[in-house]
Amino acid sequence: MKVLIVEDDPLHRSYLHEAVSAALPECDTVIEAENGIAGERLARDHRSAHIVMDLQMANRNGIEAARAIWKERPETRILFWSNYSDEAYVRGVSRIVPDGAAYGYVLKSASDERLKLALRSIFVESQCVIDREVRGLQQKSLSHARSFTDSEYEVLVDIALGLTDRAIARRRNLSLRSVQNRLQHLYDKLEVYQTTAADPDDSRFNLRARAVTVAFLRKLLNYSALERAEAELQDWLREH
Amino acid sequence: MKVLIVEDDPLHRSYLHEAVSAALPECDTVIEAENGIAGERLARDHRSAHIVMDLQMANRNGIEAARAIWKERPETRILFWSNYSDEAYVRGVSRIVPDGAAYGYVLKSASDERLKLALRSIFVESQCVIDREVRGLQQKSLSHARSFTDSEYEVLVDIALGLTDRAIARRRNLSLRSVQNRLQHLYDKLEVYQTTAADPDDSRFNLRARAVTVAFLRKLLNYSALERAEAELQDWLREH
DNA sequence: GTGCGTCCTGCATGAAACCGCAACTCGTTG
DNA sequence: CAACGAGTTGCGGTTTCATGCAGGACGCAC
Repeated sequence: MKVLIVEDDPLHRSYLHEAVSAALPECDTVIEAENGIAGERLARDHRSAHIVMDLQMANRNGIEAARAIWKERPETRILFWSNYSDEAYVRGVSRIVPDGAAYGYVLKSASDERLKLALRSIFVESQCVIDREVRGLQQKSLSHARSFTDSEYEVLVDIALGLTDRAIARRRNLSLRSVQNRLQHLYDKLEVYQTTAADPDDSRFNLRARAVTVAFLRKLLNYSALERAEAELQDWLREH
Repeated sequence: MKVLIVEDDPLHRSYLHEAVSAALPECDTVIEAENGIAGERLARDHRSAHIVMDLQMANRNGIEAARAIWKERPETRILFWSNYSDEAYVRGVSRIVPDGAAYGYVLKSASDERLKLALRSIFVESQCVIDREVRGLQQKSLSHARSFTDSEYEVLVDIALGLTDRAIARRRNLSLRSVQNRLQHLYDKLEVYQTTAADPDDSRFNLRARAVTVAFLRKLLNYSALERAEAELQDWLREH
């Protein structure tokens, strides 16, 4: 068995290397990449079917890389190993997992034991292993109450990118009013209001901007999600 | 000599521990904290005058912790050890360094050698050591051209928080028009325009929101800066 | 089918935001 | 002192946002 490690922090990389060797005696080769681009290339060259991937990397993040890799070979098994359980990451990963693929999501704060178990479960047993904390988010994200529908998340991203209502309408093939409707729902769910409860007369918040801030603070959005969305936006702009 | 290490990642923490022991034979005690709060407490209890501090920590980030520590004992020497050289961090650190304090800013990507040199320079020689990459940012941030004045940065933060022009005016004791003026300057410097160069007729961007996005993408803002700004805002809101 | 809920859409209005024009205040420089 | 530049402020006009009201389309359950 060959395992590819994609991780930009050298300390974490060597820790992973050791963990992989210890957990998987059947693994004879460990390859390392220090960013998403190199990871994609190595995955292609070596046809590696077993990958441990960091999410947050400077050059090209783990979600991008995983998407590209799964596009070529959907049966690839990927264990995401991340510092954070931001909803933005969880959403990002869920969005790209191919049907029936075996994958995992383990936090870096997990114990050695947990990491090794996850490695064996995914790479040997083809089981999905999702950290319980992440799992919680996923389910909250599915359950109807208090969560965001895809369309609400979509407008959230669009206003975060700085698009006008009109531009969003064109991009998503909607009427202006529908876009504004979705924004209403978004504001409701994020619980942003123009005025404070204390003094309903002075409006303090620009809802559109405030919604983005709140989403950031709640980790519905993060830098890497923004980066991805911006890249997609630029593509769309080119096509007009 | 006693050294306090404040760092949330266990791997990095033990790496630092070793580096400190190797670089500073005169150091007899190394204390560790895994977040900003514990760090502050230990700094107070042990009166530690030598601290190595991570910036990005979940519970309370390094800038907050450093500010609190320096407030009590401005002669404390702090070496910031960070993954990133975001302008938001650099600005945040510069803002809180007491006059004449010895401090340092070293990136985690620096070599062992560089880290050890920095440790000795700051803790033994009381020299300031700033990573050259960070230094570049600092100077760009001071040089007039292409950079942001404090007042422009201030409005940037305010719109990022989602305040209305009127609210910003009240908060900063300005007229509405002045706030809008600063916003104009901000938009100019961030090079955000409503329309694309290609087709000046269709306006696509909400300048206010777009400015925030661009600032994020350029790392003028980041999560921790937002978090800090939000806390200050909440304080101000309470006082009205 | 009828009724209900959810989503899309048009029209309309008051409040913000964007921005050009112009006057006024300072501190710096010649 | 006069000239200049940078930053503030007021006025006014146009555009975009936020949001209530209401009519229509679609799917699901009874």
